[in-house]
Order: sequence, then structure tokens, then C-alpha cells
Amino acid sequence: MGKIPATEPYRRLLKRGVAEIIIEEELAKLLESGRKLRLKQGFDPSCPDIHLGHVVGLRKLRQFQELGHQVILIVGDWTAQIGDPSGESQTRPMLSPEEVRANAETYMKQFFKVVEREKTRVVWQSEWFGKFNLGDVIGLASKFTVAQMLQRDDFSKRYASGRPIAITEFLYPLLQAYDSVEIEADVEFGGTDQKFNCLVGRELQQMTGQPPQQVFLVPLLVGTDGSMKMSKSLGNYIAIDESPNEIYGKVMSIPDDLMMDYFELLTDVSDEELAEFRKGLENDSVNPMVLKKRLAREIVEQFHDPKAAQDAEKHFEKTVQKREVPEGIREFRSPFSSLPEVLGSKDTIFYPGRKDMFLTRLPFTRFLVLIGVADTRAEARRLLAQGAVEVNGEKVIGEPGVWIQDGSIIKVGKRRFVKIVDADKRT
RNA sequence: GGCGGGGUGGGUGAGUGGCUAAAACCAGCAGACUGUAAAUCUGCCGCCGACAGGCUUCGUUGGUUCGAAUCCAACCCCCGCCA
Repeated sequence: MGKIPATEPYRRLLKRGVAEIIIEEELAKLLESGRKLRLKQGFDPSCPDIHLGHVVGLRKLRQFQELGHQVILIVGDWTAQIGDPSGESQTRPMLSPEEVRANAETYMKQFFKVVEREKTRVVWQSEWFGKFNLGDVIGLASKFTVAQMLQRDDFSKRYASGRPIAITEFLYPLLQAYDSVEIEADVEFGGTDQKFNCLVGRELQQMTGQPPQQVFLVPLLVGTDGSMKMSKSLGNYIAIDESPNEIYGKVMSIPDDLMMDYFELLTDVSDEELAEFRKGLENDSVNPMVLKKRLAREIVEQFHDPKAAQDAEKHFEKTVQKREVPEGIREFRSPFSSLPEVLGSKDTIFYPGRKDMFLTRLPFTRFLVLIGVADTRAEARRLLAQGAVEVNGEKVIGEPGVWIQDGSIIKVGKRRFVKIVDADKRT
């Protein structure tokens, strides 16, 4: 690996989609030194799903790898037990070793969709913390003061407003910092909310005579709601192991304002092109939807493939834009002969002379619940009242019900479809 | 150990005896519109019931009352402050 000139890949690496680098000049020097750098990335095995918010940082790791550097992925099987102090969330229950192992595997499967496996070493915290005894813990804790801990924004705010801070939460940054010492990290990656923890790593490394790691912070991605950071607990996330249709659809549902951020942080679309996009949006010469579709395709491609992206787009156009019945909809399969029993015999009437066609009267709401399109009858009633239910393209207003036959398609709202199949007929 | 604050519908959070199935906001769902599942507007948003209406809910359990999320008692849980 040779010198890295101050040219395109280098500029891109350090400028695009970066929130802060501590200390940028030193990182630049490290890159120029030609040494293979050890890139630290931690992962909390209590929550194995990777979403686009994580991907922002993982893409950076990938870019470093492409320049020849090595990623060291730390499975945080000890810190996981403390719980993430940045959230208000309750302390998590301890996971069994099997659960941790399973989560780690799930995580890595997703992780290596973005990061190169061959240039990654996976290590477990328990490799070193497993040998820790109380003395070691006290020794580690004694290196820092409460005042230092309170520098952390999250801690100081909580302290000031009288909200609780668990002592173990102070341990979290310390353990994370020790990880850096243990693996002799050159660069630690994280979102901006990781700044404090990463800085503690620098301090601890210096105390132990190591050169302090550089800290590479990426912006927090705003979630699909358009206001909060993307996170699983807020439910505004797009996970990378979701289906192409889901990813595509969710991307299309982000507010327009978010589009350019996503382009910048999650795709390789060139800066020049992005500039054009911005201009087009500003003077209204381009339809935002066209750009958003491009974005959705770019993102789906990364986790699936170009074909899947195209299919997802077609699916979107068909179901959302043209409001047609999509392919491969869910089926509700049941022998029609058993329906009177389930729905009430008085109100289930078969068409004269036919066994595969019936009319449901009053219990149509019950029918909607039965086929899984509503959770309760009250909800079904509401949907009906709001004109959200169609059978074979005809709106159902309520009573007196509609004829349903083998193959009928029930549509609820814009995107819930169920095909009714008579199991008596198709054996 | 002492003092104080608090536990309300998916979330935040009002509500201190009837007008409260319970404000408001968020999320969610639906409709309209559209350039998309964006934005905006409108409606819905405990359960059962065709309707009328009924039932269950405000940490738990008892009690006071014609009537309680609201008052009393005990208990459980959470938090802060002072020791």
C-alpha cells in the first residue's frame, strides 16, 4: 500500500458524510504513513439489527478498507450488559451466552454486506474482560473522576435535571475505552453521540503509553419520520435485512427534505451529480419523486441487487402510483363449507346452487378480522365506515355485505390485499 | 435513617368527586388531494354491539360515597434531596 495522495478517494473519505474527525491532521498523517491502520468498530449484541443509521459509519469503514486498512470488530458482550447510556431505556436484561452468540452471528451476517470480511478481524470483549477481576475494575475506574464523566452531555443534563444515572453507566465509557487499549486502535468510528466514549479511549490509551486513537465521527442519520435520529426503539428505521419492496417503500416515504442527506450519506452518487440534484430541486425543474426513486434504487441495490431494485420499483409503481393489485399477495385459504360455522350460519348465505360463492351480512367485520385484515371488529367497523374496504374493486359500504367467491380480492386501505381461496375447491 | 416527588390509554403528558373512555401532542389508521407511502387538509384512533346501548381501563388490594383516575387505608414499584 503506497502513499495516499490528496486526491479524490482521500478527499471523499475525509470530507463527505463526516461530522467530525479528531484530530484530522493526525489522521491524515497516519494515512500518509502507509501503515495499515487498525480501525475499531464496536457492536452491542443486545440489538443485532443493522439499519441505515449504522450503515453511514460502516460505509466509511469500507472506504478505509479499500485503501488497505483493517477493521477490528469488537463484540461488546460485556458492555451490552450495561446498556446504552445515551438512551433513556431501561437496563437491559442480561443475555445468555447463547443469545449473545446468536445475535453476534445475525449481526455479522448483515455487517459483512457492507464491510469486507477478509479485511476484518472479529474479537470479543470477553477475551479480555473475562479475565478481569474486581481489582482490575477498580483500577480502571480510579483513573477517571466524576467530573470527567459529567462532561458528557447526556450525563450532565440528566444530573442537572435530577434524573437517575446508574453507576454502571459510568463503566460503559471506561470499558469501551479499554477496548481501544486492548486492540491498540488507531481510529475509532462512531456516530456523533459516541464522541465522549471515544475521547475517553484516547485518554486511557495515553495513560497506558499508547498513541491515542483518532476519532472518526459520522452524522446521525435522521429516521423515516424526518425528525428524530434513526433508531430501532423509535421505530423510524429501515433495516438492511428487510425485503427490497420494504426498503424501497420506506425510502420513498421519507420526507423530501431528507433526500439529499440520504444521497450523501448512503450512496456513491458523485458530488457533482448531487449538486445538480440540489439545483434542480431548488428551481423546481426536477420532480422530487424522480430523485427519490433513484435514491430508493441505489439503496436497495446495496443490500440486494440491481434486479431486485428494479423489481421493487415496479412493485412500487404498480401498487402505490397506479394503485393496482400487486402480484403475490397474501392468500386466505379456508374451506368455504366451514364458514357458516365460523361467521354465523344465519348471516352466511351461499349463492343459490353454488358452494364457492357466499354473502356475508352482519358479520362482515368478523370476516375482516378472520382474514387478518383488522385486529378487532371495532377496527374493522371503522375501516368500513371510512370507505377503506374494497372487494374486487368495489367499495363496500357496510350492509348488506357483498358476495365473496373463490378468488375474490379484498383490499383494505392502499396497501393491504388478501386473496380469498376456497380450500374445498382446490384440494 | 429522614424528607419530598411520582406510577393515567402504544409513547409523552393533562386531569384532584359527577359534564371524563378520560385534554393536548406524537405515533398509528383511513379519506381527499398530490409529485410518492413526501407535504397539506379532514376524519378515526379501548372492547363488544347493525343501531340503541353495554362492558372494561388511570400501579395493586380494600374502603368512603348515590357516584372515584380523582377522597381514605394498606401494600408494591420508581425517582430526587438531606443524612
